[in-house]
Amino acid sequence: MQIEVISLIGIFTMVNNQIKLVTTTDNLFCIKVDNIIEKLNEEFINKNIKIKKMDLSQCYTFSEVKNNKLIISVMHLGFVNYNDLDVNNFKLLDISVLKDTVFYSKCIDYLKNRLVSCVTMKRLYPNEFTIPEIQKLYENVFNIKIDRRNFRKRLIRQNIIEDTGKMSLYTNGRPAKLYIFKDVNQDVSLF
Amino acid sequence: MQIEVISLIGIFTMVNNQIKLVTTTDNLFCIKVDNIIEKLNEEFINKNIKIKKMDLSQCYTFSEVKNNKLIISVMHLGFVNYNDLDVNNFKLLDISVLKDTVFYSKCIDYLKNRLVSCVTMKRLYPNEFTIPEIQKLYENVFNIKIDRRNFRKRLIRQNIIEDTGKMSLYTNGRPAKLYIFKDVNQDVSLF
DNA sequence: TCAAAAGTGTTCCTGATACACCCATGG
DNA sequence: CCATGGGTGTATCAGGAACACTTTTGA
Repeated sequence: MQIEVISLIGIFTMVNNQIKLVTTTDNLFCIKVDNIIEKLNEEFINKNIKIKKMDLSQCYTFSEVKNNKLIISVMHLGFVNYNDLDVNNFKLLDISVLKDTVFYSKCIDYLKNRLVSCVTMKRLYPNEFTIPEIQKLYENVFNIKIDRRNFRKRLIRQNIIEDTGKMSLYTNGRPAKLYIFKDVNQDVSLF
Repeated sequence: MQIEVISLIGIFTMVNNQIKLVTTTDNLFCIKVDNIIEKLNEEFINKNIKIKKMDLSQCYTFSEVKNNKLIISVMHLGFVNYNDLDVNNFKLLDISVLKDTVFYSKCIDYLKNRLVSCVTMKRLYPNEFTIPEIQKLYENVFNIKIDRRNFRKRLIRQNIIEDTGKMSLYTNGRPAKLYIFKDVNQDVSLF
């Protein structure tokens, strides 16, 4: 049977507290593999996404037979900051576009694992954010309800966010304090 | 460049509280891939290891160029109970034989993750065991010291082991109680 | 009778959970 | 002035860590 190896790259970003898939088609990026996969991926990122500090994590390798051809797909996923992205070049799609693919559950696992990492979060929120913002993000991704006061306490106790003294604007109720993520050496789980 | 896809299978077992790699060579099992990988793996297990209930976990996919050929290796790992194994057919090697390979660190991660799962442990210890045995296993794998009394308390609190009323024989000091793992529906982390 | 290894119980402390209450904004 | 959402503080409880003491064996 003829074999084809493909590298799949999924890149996620955050816009308005919504996780989006960065793509040009309606799916992950696909690269025909004819060399070391990590090398091809790096070249692809440099050429098409033009972003430094893009660390991809290998998530899963799928194999399927299609048209009498064996297709091996190695999937890598990563995060970018929205502001580093040349938005005109890409579509930003809801992850639900992957819902009917075999990739979906692995992507969700990846998001759940990575969104609690303070390194990832600092990349997604390089500037000011409010604690309720982060809380809502987690409530969406994990599909749970979290107590506002306990969430705040836990986040602050980790000692990785810093009060800027500023307040959020244009809110419904009371404005929220604006925080920024500190620079950290080691990764800390926020949740 | 010519491409070759290989399925690597690593099978671990426990003999005398020592984790061993089950193999016929001095390395993981290697299968040339010409079909769906999961299917090939299952066939291989049925034919060569002859063990039911062998669930392999996909751990990593390596790519390398060798003799001007691109080699993609998809690694799956799993556990078997020593008594289910026809020992004459296999070598049982220390994991350190993999120390100089790229597979090693992924194998160690796998062991660390799986040895705290009560489902895995019930497979490795289907019969009687003592709590100090399990403790020593963990101390070796994680390379840490654990307080005997706290370890016991935690293990018992999980409610997944059962006192058999029997005692261990031929010990140095005081004999240890013999326990068995209960049948459990959901997986519980023992540590 | 002593060393070695197991088993039992206690204390202390941190972190998770569940709340009641107050504050700042827009309408 | 009130609804909405954000911020502060307190009480309670479970689980982890540290540790003193006792028990059972073999030598």
